[in-house]
Amino acid sequence: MKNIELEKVYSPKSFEERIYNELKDKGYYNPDNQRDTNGKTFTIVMPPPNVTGILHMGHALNNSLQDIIIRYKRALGFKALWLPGTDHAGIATQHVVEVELEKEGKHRKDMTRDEFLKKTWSVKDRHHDIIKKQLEKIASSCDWSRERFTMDEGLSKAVRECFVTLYERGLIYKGEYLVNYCPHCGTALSDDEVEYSNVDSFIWDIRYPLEDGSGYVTVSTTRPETMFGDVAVAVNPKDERYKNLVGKKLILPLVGRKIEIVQDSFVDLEFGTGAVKITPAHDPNDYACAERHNLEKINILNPDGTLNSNVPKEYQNLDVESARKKVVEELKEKGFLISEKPLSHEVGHCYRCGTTIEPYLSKQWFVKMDGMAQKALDALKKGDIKFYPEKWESTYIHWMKNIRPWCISRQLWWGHRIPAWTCSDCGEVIVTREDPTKCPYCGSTHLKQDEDVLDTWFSSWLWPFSTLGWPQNTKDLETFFPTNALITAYDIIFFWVSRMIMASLEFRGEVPFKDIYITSLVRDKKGRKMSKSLGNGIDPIEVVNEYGSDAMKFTLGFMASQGQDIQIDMNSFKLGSKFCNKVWNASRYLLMNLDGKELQDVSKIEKNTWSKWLYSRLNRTIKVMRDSFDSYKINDAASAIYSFFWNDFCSVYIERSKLFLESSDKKVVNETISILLDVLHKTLILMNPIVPLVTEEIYASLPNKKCNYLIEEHYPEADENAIDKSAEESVELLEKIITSIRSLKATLGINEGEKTSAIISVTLNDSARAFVESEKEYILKTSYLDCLTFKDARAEKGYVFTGEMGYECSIKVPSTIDVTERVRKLEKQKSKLEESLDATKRKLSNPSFVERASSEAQEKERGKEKEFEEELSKTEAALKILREWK
RNA sequence: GGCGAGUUAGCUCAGUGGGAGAGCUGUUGCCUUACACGCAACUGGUCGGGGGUUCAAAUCCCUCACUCGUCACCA
Repeated sequence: MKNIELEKVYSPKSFEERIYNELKDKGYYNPDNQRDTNGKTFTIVMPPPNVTGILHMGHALNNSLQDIIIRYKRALGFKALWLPGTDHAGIATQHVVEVELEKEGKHRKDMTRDEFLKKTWSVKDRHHDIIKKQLEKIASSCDWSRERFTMDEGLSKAVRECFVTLYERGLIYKGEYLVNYCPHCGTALSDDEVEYSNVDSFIWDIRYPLEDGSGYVTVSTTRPETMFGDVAVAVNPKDERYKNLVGKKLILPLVGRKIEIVQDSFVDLEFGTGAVKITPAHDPNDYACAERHNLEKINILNPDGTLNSNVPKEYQNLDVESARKKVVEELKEKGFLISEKPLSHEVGHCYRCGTTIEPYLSKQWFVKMDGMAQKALDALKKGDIKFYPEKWESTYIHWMKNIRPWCISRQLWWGHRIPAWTCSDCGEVIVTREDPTKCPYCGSTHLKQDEDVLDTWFSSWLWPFSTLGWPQNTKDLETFFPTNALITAYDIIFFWVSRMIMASLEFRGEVPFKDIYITSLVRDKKGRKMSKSLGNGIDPIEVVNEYGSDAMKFTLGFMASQGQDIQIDMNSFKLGSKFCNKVWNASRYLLMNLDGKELQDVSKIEKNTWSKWLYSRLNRTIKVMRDSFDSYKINDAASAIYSFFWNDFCSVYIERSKLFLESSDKKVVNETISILLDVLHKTLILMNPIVPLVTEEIYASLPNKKCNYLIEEHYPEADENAIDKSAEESVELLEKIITSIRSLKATLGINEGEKTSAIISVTLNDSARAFVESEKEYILKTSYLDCLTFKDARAEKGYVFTGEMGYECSIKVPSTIDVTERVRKLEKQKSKLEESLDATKRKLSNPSFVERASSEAQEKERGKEKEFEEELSKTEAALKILREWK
């Protein structure tokens, strides 16, 4: 073989983009082209990022984990599809466009709907290119040929089919309800889109006079401006204070309207005055109360959040804040206000723009969810779906059991327009798969389509099958559905995961995926969620520019333990970077040592203890990695390969192999390089899912590669027969001896490189001793000794020794050397041993232990006792010698 | 307030009934011809507090404290 030169420095910039694109262009990410298949499919649909969003660390984590899993499954021979796409994100995208318009001094309302949509599509296209480039930059091996967008033609058809079917099944209806309304965005929001946060405000006590002039009732409120919509005051039926007032009427201050006093048990006796003003159109509780008591609902707000014509003239068109001030002023002036106390309470805000949410009475479209939720609960009970980690099951169950109707209409322009028409002549509502041209009831052509669009989640809840072609019965749908795994963060279990399961059960009669891997959230080093407003986000693209996508993927995989949020900063990514660098350099070293050597068939080589040990460790690692990936414990897989590659392969085997490679025996040299290359080849495949690009780049230079690209290689199988405990023990013993000598020299203040002589006595069994004695040259080299003898170590004068179970090492030192540090260390060791021995002895002499502990435990304990005693006596002997040193 | 999770080395986290672990950081010494993103040796821990179960608890149970998440409420 000839030497192969890798670049001297590991620089991901020089190959990552090239390799990613090359494999993409050659179609390796498309399952249709996959050669190594076991006939089964493995599908992941990518949670579609908002098309106008910027890729943040959460996406990077999510997509890295999906990439790792899909690459692993691909290597196992599954026909692996990772389907990418983006979400039209109704409110968010419309918001982005409106901000752009604002900069141009324009407003949405100044243009026609079509003009606005045209503009939005162009903004969408621009942003789509950005987010796609970002996903490519982090080397996502998804099949771009199948990329979808929630508003493309196929998916829009799916949405239409879904809406009409649910309508026909009686699950979609229009109703007047109190919805969460964002005055800024001008649209209703679902309950889940409202974010609560604490706001410092006041609570006001207001006096409502009795109609008969016999006094007044005091109510407490945080929203005095809504009093214009008051229709009653409620008290608890058990409340003795108000017993005799029931049935009487009150005069609403500032308005003069008469309102009733009603009894309702929802009123808390302890809170405030125990009397609550009822404003059905602007408070969910009051709404429910009004329903129970058949009270009128007076809406006092315009859609833009200002007060409407149901309030006194001087208040009309004021916004809520100003109206509140004015009401308080007037109440104070007229003597109705009793007190004003500061109060901090939770107020709902729009999750997009942060505006205070108004409960608002309006006509909206809803989906009945309880039936679907029950089926989704059953699916979990039957084991059709499984959460990783399991704890998220309870979250899922809780939400499903407390499900409410889903408000699906949004007063936006960007989105799927609701396929419902009203006939202007007969008033009938028409919901059909094709746009109607005339009214099927009266034949009129005066039809008007509903102005609203659907909630964005109404398209994404169909994602696992709409992306594969549903409602058409496509080949993809048949092949890849149901999908296998969903990998997403826990903050959208409600929004998305649960609804996808319901939709799939409703329309496909089966679950959309089996495994649900809920990833951690990424936080900053202070534990805060990364967000734009805090400015604490780390841009994944910057990470890739600085360290490379492999380094990022490895780091995230290494840190992503199940169920634990991960806290990172820019420095965290050094972990992955260092690992890649190590892999690069080890490979570079092996490839620069090929000259004149011949590649042997590894299966025919008779293995020595070292290579038995290496293959034993390798096969253990393969097993751990497979088990870990199979159960989505990616961090376990990452640490297993990290430890094997760095410690076992590089630090031990490669170091030892340097001597083998210097051998004059050509057979030894050829066999050694063959084993080195074989293990390198296997480890590159093993780690490929976590560091796909650097392994691919190195693979291209391997003289023993089997395919054109690493991505075509089959994942290694663990060979149980290669596990060799005896070889493992021998090598571990030898490594311990070397460490002991180095450590002894260090504590005596002898420089590592300073030569000295040593004596080793090994008291272990014959084969271990024979192995250690046969490794004399290696010990001399790695411990910097000039002379090594195997005999009883304690007999010699002028030697300091260290002893552990099974062996003792002594090294010769000049009498002038300072042994204080060594004495201190031994004393520490001695007291620790005494403690351990004591504990063990106590255990063994405890009658209960002897009586009840398993025989294995007792056996082990006796072994420990013997071990501790031996070590202790050696330590004491060593101390005695050192104390008599001078 | 309900539910859930967490509390292990300076930092980030593994470890689920039998001798406290990793990576990073830190200290000391090394540019030993693959790697200074390296090598070697080492420092560092009443496993949040208290109680219980057990022969044996970081690990199981109870309780308290703090942190986080989530749902609900807040007139």
